[in-house]
Amino acid sequence: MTNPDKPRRATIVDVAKRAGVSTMTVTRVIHKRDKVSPSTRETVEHAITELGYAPNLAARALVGSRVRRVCLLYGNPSSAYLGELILGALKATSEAEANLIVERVTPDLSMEDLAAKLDRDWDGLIVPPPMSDMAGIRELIAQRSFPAVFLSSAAETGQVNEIRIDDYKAAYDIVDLLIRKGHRRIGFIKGDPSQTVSERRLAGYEDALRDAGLAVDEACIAFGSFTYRSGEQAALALCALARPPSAIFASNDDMAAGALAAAVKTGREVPADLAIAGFDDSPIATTVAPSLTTVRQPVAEMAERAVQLVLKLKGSQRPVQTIIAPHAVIERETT
Amino acid sequence: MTNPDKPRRATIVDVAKRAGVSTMTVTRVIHKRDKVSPSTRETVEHAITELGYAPNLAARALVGSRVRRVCLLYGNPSSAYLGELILGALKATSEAEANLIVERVTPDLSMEDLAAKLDRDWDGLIVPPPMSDMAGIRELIAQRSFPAVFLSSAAETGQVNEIRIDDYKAAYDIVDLLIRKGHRRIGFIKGDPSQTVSERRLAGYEDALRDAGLAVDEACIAFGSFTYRSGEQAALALCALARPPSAIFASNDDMAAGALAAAVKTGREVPADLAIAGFDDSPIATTVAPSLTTVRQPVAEMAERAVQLVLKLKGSQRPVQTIIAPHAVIERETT
DNA sequence: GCCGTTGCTGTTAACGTTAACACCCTTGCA
DNA sequence: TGCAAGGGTGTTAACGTTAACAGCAACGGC
Repeated sequence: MTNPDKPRRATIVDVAKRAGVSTMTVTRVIHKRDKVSPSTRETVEHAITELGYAPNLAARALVGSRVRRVCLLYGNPSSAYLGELILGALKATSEAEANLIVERVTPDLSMEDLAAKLDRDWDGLIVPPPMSDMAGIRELIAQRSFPAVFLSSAAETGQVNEIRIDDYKAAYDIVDLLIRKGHRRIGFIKGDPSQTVSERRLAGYEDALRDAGLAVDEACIAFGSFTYRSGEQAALALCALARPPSAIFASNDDMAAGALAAAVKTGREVPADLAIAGFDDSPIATTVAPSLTTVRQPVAEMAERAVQLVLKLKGSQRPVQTIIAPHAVIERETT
Repeated sequence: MTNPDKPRRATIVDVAKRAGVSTMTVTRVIHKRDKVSPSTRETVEHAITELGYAPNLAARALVGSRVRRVCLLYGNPSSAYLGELILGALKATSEAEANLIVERVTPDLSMEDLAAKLDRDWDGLIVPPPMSDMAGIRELIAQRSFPAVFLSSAAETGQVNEIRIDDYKAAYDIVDLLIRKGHRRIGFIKGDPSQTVSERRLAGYEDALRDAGLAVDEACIAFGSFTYRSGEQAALALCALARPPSAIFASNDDMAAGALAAAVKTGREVPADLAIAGFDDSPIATTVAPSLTTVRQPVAEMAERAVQLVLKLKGSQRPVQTIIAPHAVIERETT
C-alpha cells in the first residue's frame, strides 16, 4: 500500500505510535511545558531519538501564530562584515523559527517607503551601521515604537534599542597596549565627526594617555573620514611633525592601512619605527603586511542577539535597552 | 465574535469569498497551470490585489512536498564575498520556497561527517571556493551523485556541476586593456599553482600578449600564493629586473594590493610609473588608494543560479553541466 | 462515602493550501 | 438525437502540529 521506496521523514504520529501514546503527549514532551509522567517522558524521548524525529517547521508555523519576519537592512553587498552579520542573524532566526529577510537600502530610500513596510512586511528590524546613523530612521522607529534593534549606532540617548561594543573602553584598551609597549608619543586619527563613535574613541584615547601620566598633545590628533586615503594623508601629516609620534592609533582599519602606506612612503619600518593600530578587525587587517593590531567586534554574536531581542520586543512593551557586547584587542604584527 | 483588533492576513478563502468562487479556482489562477476562464481569472485577480493577498508559505510547504534544504558551505566568516554569496543564495531559496542552511567547514572536517549529512540533512549543496578545491569533496559528491553545484572550482573535467567565469577570457581582457593603454612590457603574478584558475589566468595573459604581437618573456612572470605579502615580493622582484615592466597584472586583488605597496616602496607612482591590475573586485580593491582596476565576478548572481540549478537537479538525473557566468573588467585608478 | 482537586492523557478541530477526483455544461460529430 | 470529449469549476481530504477542552484516575478532606 504505502510506497516503500519513499523514505518519509518521521512525524509526531510515528513517534506517538512507537511510544504507544497520543501525539499530544509527544508534543508535551517536546515542549517541556505541561506535566508528563517521568516514565512516559522517557519512552517518548527514546522513540524520538530512535526515529531521528525532527519537527516539521512548516506545520508548526501554520498552526502557531503567524511566521515572524525579521528584516536586516544592508547598504553595500560587499561590505566587509555583511557575511558575519547575516550569519549571526540567520542563526538566531532559524533557532527561533522565524524568517530572515535581507533588504538593501539604497541612498534614495525614502522614509515613506520604509514606514510602509514596517508593519506590513516585517515584524522586526535590525539596523546595522552605517544605516543606524542615517537621518530619520531612528526617529521613525522611535515614533512608531516598532520592534527594532540598532547595531553600533550613534544614538547616545535611550531613544532606540541598541547593541554595541564599548567604543570608549576599546580605544582605551588599545592605546593602553601601545603605552605598555613603551610608546610615549602616540598619534590618533579620528574618524568622521558625524558618527558618534568617533568621539567615543577619541575620549578613550585621551583618557588612556592621561591615566598613564602622558599629556594629550593636540598636534598628535589628526582628522580622517574612515577611508584609506584619509588615513594615509592624516598619517603623513603626523609623520611630518617636528616631533612625530612613535605609534599611531587609527579609529578604523581602512585608515590604519592607509597609515601603513604612509609609513612605507616616508621610509619607516613598521613596527620598528612606527607602530600602528586599527579598529574593527575587518578583512584588510589580516590582508596587509604586516598585519594590523586591531579591536574586534563580535559582529555575528551581536547580530544574533539583536534578532533574539527584536523577537522578544514584538508585542511586549518593554523599555528601550542598550546592550554592550564584549570587544577584544587583537595584537598582530604592526605593534 | 471574531476578534476585531487582530487584523488577520487575507487568505485564499477570503479571496475566494470575495470573488464568489471556490478556493480551488483561486489556486488555479495563482499557479496559471490549469484552465480558468478569462472572466473568472480577472475577477479573482482583482480580488487578490484588493485584499493584498500573499500566499502563506508555511501552508504551501506543508501540503506540498517536503521542504527542500540547500546548504551553502563556507570557510571564513569574514571572507570578502561571503556576504554576496549568501545574499544571492538567499534570494534564490526564498523565491523557490526552500530553506538555506549556511554551514561552516573547519579544516578538520572529515568526509565521513559530510557524507552523513548529504541525504539526511540537505537536499542540495553549494560549494564555493576555496572548499570547491578541497581534496575529496568533488569525489564524494560525484560518487554519490548528490545534487551539488561547485562555484569557480578547479575541476576541469565534467565531474561535477559547476558555475564559474571564464578565467582565461577575463585575464585576456584585462591584459588587453593594459595593451590598449600603451603598455608593451607587462608583468604577471601567478597565483597558487594548486588552484587551476592560476593556469587559466596565465594562459589568458600569454595569449593576449601573443595576439597583440608581443613576446612572452618568462622573466616577466613572477610567482605568488594569492596573499598580499607574496604579491608584494613578486612585484619587488619584477621591479628589480634590468628591464622592469610598465604594468603588472596580479591574478588576485590581494596580490595586486601587495604590488601597490611594492610600487610605493620602490618610489614608483601608480599608474604613471607602473600600472597595476588585479582580479576579483574584492573590497580591498576599492579600499586602497589608488583604487584597483580589476575583474569582477558576479558572485551573487552565480550563487543564485547555483541554488536554482541544485534545486532542479534533485530527482532528475540530468547530465553534469558547467555554466559560464559573465565577468566584467572594472577600470579604476591604477591603470 | 461524597466531592473537589490534582496529575496525567486523549480527542477534536483548526491553521491555509493543494492534489485528486467528481461533476456539469458546452460543443461537435455521427 | 445521442454521445464522446473536453473545458471549467467545485468537493473532499490531507499535509504535521498544536490549542482547547474533555476525561479519568487517585487522593485527601470533611
